[in-house]
Amino acid sequence: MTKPPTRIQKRNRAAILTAGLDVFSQYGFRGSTLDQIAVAAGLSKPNLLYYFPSKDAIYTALLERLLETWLAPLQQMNADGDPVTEILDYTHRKLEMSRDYPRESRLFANEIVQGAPHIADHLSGELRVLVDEKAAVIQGWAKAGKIADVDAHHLIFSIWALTQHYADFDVQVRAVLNTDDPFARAGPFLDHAVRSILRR
Amino acid sequence: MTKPPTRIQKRNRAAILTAGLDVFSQYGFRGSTLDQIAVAAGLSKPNLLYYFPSKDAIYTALLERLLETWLAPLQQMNADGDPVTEILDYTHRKLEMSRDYPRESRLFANEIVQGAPHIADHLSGELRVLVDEKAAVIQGWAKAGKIADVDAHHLIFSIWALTQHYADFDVQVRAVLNTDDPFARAGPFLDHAVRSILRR
DNA sequence: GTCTATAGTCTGATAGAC
DNA sequence: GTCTATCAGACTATAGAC
Repeated sequence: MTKPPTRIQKRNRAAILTAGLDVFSQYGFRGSTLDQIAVAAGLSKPNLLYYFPSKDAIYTALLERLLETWLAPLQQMNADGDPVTEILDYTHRKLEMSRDYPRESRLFANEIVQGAPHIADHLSGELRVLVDEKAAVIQGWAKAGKIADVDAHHLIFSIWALTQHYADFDVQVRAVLNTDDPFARAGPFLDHAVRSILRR
Repeated sequence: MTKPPTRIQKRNRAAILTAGLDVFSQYGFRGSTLDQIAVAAGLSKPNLLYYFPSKDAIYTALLERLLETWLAPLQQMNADGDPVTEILDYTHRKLEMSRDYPRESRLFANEIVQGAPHIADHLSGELRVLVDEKAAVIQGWAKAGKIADVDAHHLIFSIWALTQHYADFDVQVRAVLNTDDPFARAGPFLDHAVRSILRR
């Protein structure tokens, strides 16, 4: 029988998660310190650990919460819709997430580049199930001749790669382009790219 | 007047750099420890610091050395060659690097995702100059009608994203595919993808 | 060149007053 | 619920013997 959280508890837990997202997404799990998170959350270090039992708990809570947000765009892909439209809309949703939630993208990028020690189970579990399901849908479209005969899994990988690149490698993109809005031209380019890949 | 390195110096410096690549590519700069690197190199920690003055020096030496390796595939792109062939060959070279040098790819990925604190200058310097040069070549091909009228910079980004994804997000790709050789199908898919994007 | 020992600092986490 | 004080361990780096 856990008591319902008070307003102050809600506020502080939210502040910690926001601060954790800021710090962990920039420095990775091991590169981040409780001190940094505490300062960012406006709390003392012991007070931080009053709300979460450990550094790992904050990080895990963040990842778990983000996982559903991260899978949502793919879940929305509708098997009964128009194939090209569905895949393009998915691409657009993913690019929007890179633009609007770059910290979340980098949090996952850090985690996965370093071998996904905290979410390996989720990758071969929920993620794999979802991807297999949607890949089957895409494969069906391909077999029916509605789109080009592409490998559905690698098509999904390519959409991840193309869209997340703009969040995860943001500093590189900006350094090369010297622009303050890389997404302005990324959108039309990705639209052309995905359309081309799907064309029969 | 620095003396030439002895055989033992060469061997140990090389061992340290290899060990550093192993460790830094897996845990990032802050997540790695001198202990890990020393063990991997078969040296004691103080002995490690006899060859390199600091942890930072090992890391920086690795990045500097890798930068040229990393730029080479793009440098090879020949303005006088056949456009589609040149761009496809570049894609193949980049995919080969992801397959044969995944640690190097992840070392850069870690560095850039975390804001490129050690190589920011190189990104807006050498890298930017090279990309601008090659983008101009591609833009020329597009204007001449030899390939589709794509944004050359974003085409280059997309080739980076598509190929590096298989090295940097290797665990995710393997978790979803449950295969021991993701590159087998990645090659043909990327070939189709890039060909399609370039088709007029 | 390589080692043991250790200095000095940082970090995650806890104890206990208020 | 929040704080000060602090512990134990890990970390980078150095000193000095061999």
